[in-house]
Amino acid sequence: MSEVAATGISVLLVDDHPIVRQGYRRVLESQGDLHVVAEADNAADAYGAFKAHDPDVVVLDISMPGASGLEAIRNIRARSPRARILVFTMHNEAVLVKSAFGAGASGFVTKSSEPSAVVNAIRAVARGERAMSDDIAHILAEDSLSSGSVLDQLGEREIEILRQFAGGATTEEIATHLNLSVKTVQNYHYLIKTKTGARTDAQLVRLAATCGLTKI
Amino acid sequence: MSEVAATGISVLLVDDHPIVRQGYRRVLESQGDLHVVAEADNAADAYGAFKAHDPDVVVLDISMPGASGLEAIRNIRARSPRARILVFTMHNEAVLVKSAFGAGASGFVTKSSEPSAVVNAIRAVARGERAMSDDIAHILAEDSLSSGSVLDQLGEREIEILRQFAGGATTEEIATHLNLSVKTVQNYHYLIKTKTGARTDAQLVRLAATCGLTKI
DNA sequence: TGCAGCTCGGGCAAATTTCCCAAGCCGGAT
DNA sequence: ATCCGGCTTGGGAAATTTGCCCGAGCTGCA
Repeated sequence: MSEVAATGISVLLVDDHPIVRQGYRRVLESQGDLHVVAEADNAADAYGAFKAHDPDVVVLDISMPGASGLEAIRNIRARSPRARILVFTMHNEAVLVKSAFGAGASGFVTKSSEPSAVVNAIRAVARGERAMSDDIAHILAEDSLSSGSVLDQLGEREIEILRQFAGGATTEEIATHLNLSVKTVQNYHYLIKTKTGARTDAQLVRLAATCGLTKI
Repeated sequence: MSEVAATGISVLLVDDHPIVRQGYRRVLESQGDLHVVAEADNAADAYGAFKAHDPDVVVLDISMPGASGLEAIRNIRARSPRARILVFTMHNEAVLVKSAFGAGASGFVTKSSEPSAVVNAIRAVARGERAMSDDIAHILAEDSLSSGSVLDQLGEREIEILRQFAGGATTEEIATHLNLSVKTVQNYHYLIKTKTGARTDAQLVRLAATCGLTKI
């Protein structure tokens, strides 16, 4: 089955770019103990491939910040809790990293990492350990220093505006509700984004949701 | 306790504006059978007030589209399933109305309704019936005609773009992922909003979430 | 007293959104 | 066969919003 300790570590590659998969495959295969037993080019197929090949480690690229990558992780973990998933992506937002681990990932490595860091991470998660690249560690460390919850970075006004915004209110509506100028609300909006590190309004909304600021 | 059928209907008023509460109170009290036994000026205090006075009907103004009003409803209903809650607000989005009923509200009346419609709604929910003002009924009717799930209105591409957007991806990122021009994605974005009736990106995100398109 | 942080808003260039429109494609209806 | 309608893809132009930078008033704290 997957007790391939003697023969090495079997890997499922999930990435939407064939070229990238080729690169991965080459790097991994050159290690001797790592064997790419399957590939998938989208998150949706990931579980099928996983079930079919039962790899020791899934190396997954969530190219998009939010959804389907995380979904794939949850998908796999929900039905095969012993699955080890290493996320390998170019994104490095603390929120995303936490989400990934929260979804059940065992490791998180950025694309800017050394190949050696990647293969070590694969070996680590195969051993059941948690792994992450140095830059990710720094991001998380930085993040944990400055925040209990992300909300702690925000003032009252900011929180109120975030709540209303995430609740679906227009900038103008918020300005009216709070008796502020539209400009001020816009500035808060921007401030909140920079403070929380959200690059997108959508990320802001899910941030508010995960912090319990709004229910969905 | 709350078996006040002989003495009329006891009401808890929840609204953040004292003036508005005064107005409500005056209107309700003038009816003879309606008695305002308590008030709360925020969603958070609503449950405390409810528990303390056990009113027949809670009249609740969720001034903000999304969150804390719905939370209050769930809060009350979760611990006192026999509670009757009448939402009274200026918002009239179909999504919001459904959410309110989904959260456990018994009625939904807009601020533009006649006072008589409001008091009738209160009596109706007190009898255990469902109640809503005419405009709300129209909105919901309109909405139900055109939609099974909101997603049925959307094509594949639209759904995919909505998913990625709600997941936190930038317009440009989506364009890259799907190999489309930024312009096209922008147009889809706009189209999706008009089709779903979402006025705000945030509403779009929570729409995607409630439809199971994205997890949060 | 003085610094630091929150709140509030102006300014302005750059980017995005909002609508409206056009064209190709395809499937179903006539 | 043809036409209609809907999906997909994008251009164009006006209207808004964003991204940053700045200043001012206020409060609390050292």
